[in-house]
Amino acid sequence: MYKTHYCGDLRASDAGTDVVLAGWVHRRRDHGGLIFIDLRDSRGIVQVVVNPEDAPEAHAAASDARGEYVLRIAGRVEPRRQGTENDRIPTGAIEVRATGVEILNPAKTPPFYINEDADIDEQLRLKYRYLDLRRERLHNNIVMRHRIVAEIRRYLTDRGFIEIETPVLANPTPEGARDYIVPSRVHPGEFYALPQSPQQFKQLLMVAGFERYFQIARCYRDEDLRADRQPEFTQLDLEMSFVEQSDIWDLFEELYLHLARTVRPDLNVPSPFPRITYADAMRRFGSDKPDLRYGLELNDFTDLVRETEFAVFRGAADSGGAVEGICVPGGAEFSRKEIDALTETVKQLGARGLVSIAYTAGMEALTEESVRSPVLKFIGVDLARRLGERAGANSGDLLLIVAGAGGMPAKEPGSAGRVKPSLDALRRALAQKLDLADRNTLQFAFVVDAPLVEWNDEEDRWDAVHHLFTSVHSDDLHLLDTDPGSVRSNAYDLVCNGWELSSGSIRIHRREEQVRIFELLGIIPEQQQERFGHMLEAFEYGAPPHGGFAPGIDRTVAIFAQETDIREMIAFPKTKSASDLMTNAPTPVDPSVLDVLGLQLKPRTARDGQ
RNA sequence: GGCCCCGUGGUGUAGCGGUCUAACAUGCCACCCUGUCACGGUGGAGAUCGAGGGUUCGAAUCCCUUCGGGGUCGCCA
Repeated sequence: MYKTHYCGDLRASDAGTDVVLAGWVHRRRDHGGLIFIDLRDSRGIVQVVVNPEDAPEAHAAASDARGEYVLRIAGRVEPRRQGTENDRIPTGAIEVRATGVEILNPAKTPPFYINEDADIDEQLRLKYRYLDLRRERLHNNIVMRHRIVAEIRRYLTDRGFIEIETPVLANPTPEGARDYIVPSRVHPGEFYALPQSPQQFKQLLMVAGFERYFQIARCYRDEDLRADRQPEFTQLDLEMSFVEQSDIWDLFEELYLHLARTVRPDLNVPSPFPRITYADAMRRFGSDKPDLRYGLELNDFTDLVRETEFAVFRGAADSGGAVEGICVPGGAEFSRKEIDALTETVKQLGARGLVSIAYTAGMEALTEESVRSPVLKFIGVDLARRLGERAGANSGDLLLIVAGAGGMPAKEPGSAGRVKPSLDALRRALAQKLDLADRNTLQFAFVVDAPLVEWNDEEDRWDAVHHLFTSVHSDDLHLLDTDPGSVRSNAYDLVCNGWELSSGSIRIHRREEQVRIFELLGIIPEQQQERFGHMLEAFEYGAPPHGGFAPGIDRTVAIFAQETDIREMIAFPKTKSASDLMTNAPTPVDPSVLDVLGLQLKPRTARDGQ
């Protein structure tokens, strides 16, 4: 072994011990005579003192050392002199008096600082990811990730879950995200797809009788990326037989509370986790993953504005659209510029504009002089008062209202379908502006009773909201034929602080129910057989009732590490354009490789023309 | 695919039409320094401003294109 101890492990109790350490030069302080070296290894940092009088050769080597040089140092652990202790580091009570210093490997000056937490260009960080990972912040993140995954495995194993691997070379998913495709050499012209999730396999494991399965599974989706999305990501995939929704919620609430206690006991994690319906989440917050750390709830004003002469409001109400808004406590003081910025926020989400009404008196005493609004002359004091009353406004508050017209595609700018997303964005912008979200709180919640299907305008059909194996809420079975859009499913999410952490559902386990859903989704019998024949058949061999959940590991650890970007939790992440700046993946392959696979590339221009 | 932001010594920034023969901090190099811990002191090297084109007497600064990175909407069963 190169070393007898880890730098970061040494304590006052080790005083008097002879040690051999190996690590990197974190910092060097050369006093001409004495040289101090902060030596870093995977466990932490310790100060080494090299005195030319008691180790001239060691001193010479220490003189040559520079930042990030790899050193082996022999010496004795000694208590620091009175007054030179450093209580900012765990090893600060002691230091290592060097008797020998050996340079194991020199190092070029790194392209960025390893020893401080500065903001570095992402591009550079990704190119030299192995150096970025040396920095304390990422190092700690990766360690925390391990601790969480280890706890998950232990927790589930203790409860009788079995970890089972499923194939990475699988079949394409006909719906949902774009697949990553892998050509088959043995079957020219045929392809595997990398799994978007192990969905079908885990259900088949339930049919196989394991009852409690989990897996830390890599998943692949070829879609555009975000701060919380990578082309390959990890999920805790879990499935249980003979359970109801609340069994799964209870299991995961306990798991997440356990994780919080284990890795972040300092954070405030309110429990029990609220269970709110999808409909309530949308109505109150305009989002299916609301941040529940603050209020700023939405108010529906549509019924109040039918009589107004203000065309924007009335037009929206009359056309079956929506007029909704948020009351901002103390917001009456916002400047024109501030409101303009908020207007820009909602416009980017498809709102036509933002109507503001500032109140400088209570609703009971409201006059023309105590309402400030660009539209006051259209709506009048009376409507301003009724809107304020509905929203619970007080003197000094500001009402911000978005109107959207009905009768047009939901994703069209200015449509009623844009009102909720606009107000969701507005709500989050306001919370940030007013600093309403307590950084040290993790407010988890289950969002339940999600819709079964949603209408796809482009394809002119119903699409599954969760996935096509999701079972129907028993109260809504009668609506399946008449009003599919309002059918609830047994699907649920776990959300936290505005993040969607997990999705799951109770699955269909009977063939006839599955076929009925396939029919609703416009999958004809021939396709059912071709794509899902194995599932339908499996359901005929005694499939148990079952359901599951699949939290994103990257997002989960990001939440606990208080990072806003999952790239900070992944050792080797990809850029927004799904490339790896360190290894340069993806790359073209040699024509002979394509040849073996029976593939031929189209010229670039031909592909662009499609 | 749309919209938005960014790209200046190794790193982080400033400069936003002539005063830029590009500034500051830090890092780097050399010398001095025996108790520092973001050690200190003195001196020095180091970028033609992502790339290409254009406007102009003159461009890091304005315009266009392009590449790369990021944010966001669409998309993500």
